[in-house]
Amino acid sequence: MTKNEKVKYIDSKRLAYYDNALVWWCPSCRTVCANEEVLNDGLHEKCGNRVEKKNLKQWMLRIPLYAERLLKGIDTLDWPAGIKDMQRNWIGRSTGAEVDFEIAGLNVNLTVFTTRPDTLFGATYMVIAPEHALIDLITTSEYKNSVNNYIKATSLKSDLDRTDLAKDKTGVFTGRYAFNPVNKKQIPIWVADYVLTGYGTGAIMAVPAHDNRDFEFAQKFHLPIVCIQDPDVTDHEQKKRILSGNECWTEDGKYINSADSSTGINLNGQNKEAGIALITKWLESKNLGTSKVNYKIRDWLFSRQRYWGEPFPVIHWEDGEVTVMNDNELPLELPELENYLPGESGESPLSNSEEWLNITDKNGRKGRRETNTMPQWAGSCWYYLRFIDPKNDELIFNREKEKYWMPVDLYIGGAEHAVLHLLYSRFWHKVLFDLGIVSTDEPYQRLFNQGMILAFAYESESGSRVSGDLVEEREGKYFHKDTGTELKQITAKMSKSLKNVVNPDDVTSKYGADSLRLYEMFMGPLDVTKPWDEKGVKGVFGFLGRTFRFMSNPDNIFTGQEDAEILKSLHYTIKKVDGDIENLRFNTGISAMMIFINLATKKGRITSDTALTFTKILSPFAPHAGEELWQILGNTNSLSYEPWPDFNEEYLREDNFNYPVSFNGKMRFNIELPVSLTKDEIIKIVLADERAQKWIGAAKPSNIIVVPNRIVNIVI
RNA sequence: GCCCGGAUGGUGGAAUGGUAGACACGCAGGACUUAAAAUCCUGUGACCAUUACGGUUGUGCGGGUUCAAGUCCCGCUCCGGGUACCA
Repeated sequence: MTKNEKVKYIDSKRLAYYDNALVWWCPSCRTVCANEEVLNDGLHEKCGNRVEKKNLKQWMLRIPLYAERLLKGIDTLDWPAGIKDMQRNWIGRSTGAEVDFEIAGLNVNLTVFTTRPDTLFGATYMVIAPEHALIDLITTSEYKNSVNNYIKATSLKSDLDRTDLAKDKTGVFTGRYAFNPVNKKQIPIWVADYVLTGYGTGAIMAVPAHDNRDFEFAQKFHLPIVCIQDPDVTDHEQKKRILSGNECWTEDGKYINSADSSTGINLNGQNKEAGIALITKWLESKNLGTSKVNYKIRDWLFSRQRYWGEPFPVIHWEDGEVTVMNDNELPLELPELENYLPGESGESPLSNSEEWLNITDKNGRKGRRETNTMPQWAGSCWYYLRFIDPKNDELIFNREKEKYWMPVDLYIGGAEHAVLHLLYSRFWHKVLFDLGIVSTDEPYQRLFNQGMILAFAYESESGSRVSGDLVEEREGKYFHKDTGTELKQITAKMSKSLKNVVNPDDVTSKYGADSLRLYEMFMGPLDVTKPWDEKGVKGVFGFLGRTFRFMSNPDNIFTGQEDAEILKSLHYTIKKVDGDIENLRFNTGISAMMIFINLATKKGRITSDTALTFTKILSPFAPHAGEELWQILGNTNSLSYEPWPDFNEEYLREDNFNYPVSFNGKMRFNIELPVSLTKDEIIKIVLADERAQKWIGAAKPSNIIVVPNRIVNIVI
């Protein structure tokens, strides 16, 4: 091996490599970005502007090497199903086979990836991506012009156009044929941009009878369509259309037209599973193909043209060698700059600092530092590990501490990180695990997505949005201030253009931080998207006020024996809040506290023990009010060090249960009965009740269901 | 197109298959006040009654299972999110 070959080989095995790549470039941010950062409409996740493709030398991380591990690990996580699905889809595992097609007149094979090798008999043509490496070789001289023109036209299209025009397929013939390995038939090779260069081998076999895209293409360019699966339809006309290649059949069916005496293969009559197994075995035995797993996930573009970002400790030398700085030369720090903005050139602002940039080694060899910096994900990929031991200046963290704290028990964050931070950091963590640096295979055991808080916005009859400052409310209805037309209240994301942004500072100055906090928890379930409503803040503000006024008034607090009903309610509240905190159901916990305060207010007084206990359960929700009440109630220390109160089941025990009595499932009246009664006793008492007699009348109950401490249902 | 969620009063939302609408907002009426704000009390799904702690109906739509369905099953509709020539 030459030195260059060696470097190339080693680079091909590295997780990180430096290469020319067609990458996403955001002209507004003047930086490149990762696939994961491009939204589905071609906009940059960070700034919302359109991104374009650019060929640049960049750092890449081989996340696909971990695709299988990242996929398998998902099953072990206690994460929302939606996020798990999104990661699975992004990784995009599909199983199939790579099949070699011999190109006529050339001593070269064209390899395709297919998930359905069993449909080889239906492959009537092939398509390669315009960027395919063999395109020049394959194209015959007669077709050079049209193919070159097509390649040029495609390259001018932005990626967005390429997918936008998805409905109307384009393509040209290369003039070349390949042999279908199952029947040795010659099939034409086409170029079309509906085949993508980055997935599989960048070439496909087309089975137009059973694939919509291929069907559409074959119809447009009059390519043969051979049906090889017996369609399971009752409509005779439809069946005829499918069998004659005039309609696409994408469901499964028993094979037909799938045998060839020269190759000796016969799939006819088999089902899909058997067919795939048979053909794969045959392909492998003839050395024509292998089973293969493919992933959608691509290498992760890991450099940006920003000033703020970790610099790569890498030097590019004048002789072409690229070296990594020694450990004792680290950390590499960013230089002070006059101008921090990226230039037009596509190079990072670090290239402006001559002093920092240029370097000479002890042999006088000149070098240049890497000017790209790492993306923000670099920090978020391991911050949770550093948090374990942030002041350690010897090691990333102390191993014992890492063992104690990891994995993260509960991670609360937004769903927008599904295939960004949450995928990236899992990848880093697995690499660190393989290196023996961390002790767990996964970083975040339980993930919880909090819902987005929306705000009210206003919409006119025609559906156009009206800015919040142009709206006035009259008698519960909304009107346009200028035109006076009635508007519809809707909920929408907070945005500057809709002028519906709620500033937490304003809420805090008006109602206090406790109210803000409490309302956010009271609005509804944590994981649900819901609108901010200032009226709701008033509600919890009122609750805090009532609580504070009642508890801080010495006339309401006494020492002695607590009222039984209060005691029961207090212990019920402790139990409820306790469980609700554990399950992140803050809204119902707060509701329980409101019920307690309503009762206490009604009764007029509580013991100081009760007051102190209630203050403890209130304080995680309203820490300011909690702390202040704690001191008003006579303490000098801080409430934050108090242990969480226990509830006592004794106080929760009921002697009676108020049975709902139903007739045919319809609740008619309640009857309070001791919990100690047997079913028969209950039935006896209920039937004797005159209200029951009213509903039964002359009829005779055919069945009576008694569920202890729950319900009585009389079936007539 | 495909994959996930979701749909309950005027509003946000409660409800281990067992009393639908807890709690809160809003609204209505009342108390306090010269008045307002604040606070407190009462009522509040809809409909029919109002002689009654009265009846009917009701959890997006259509079916089903069950003594009993907002909850489970089947088939839809609409809304939100993700993803898409991935072979």
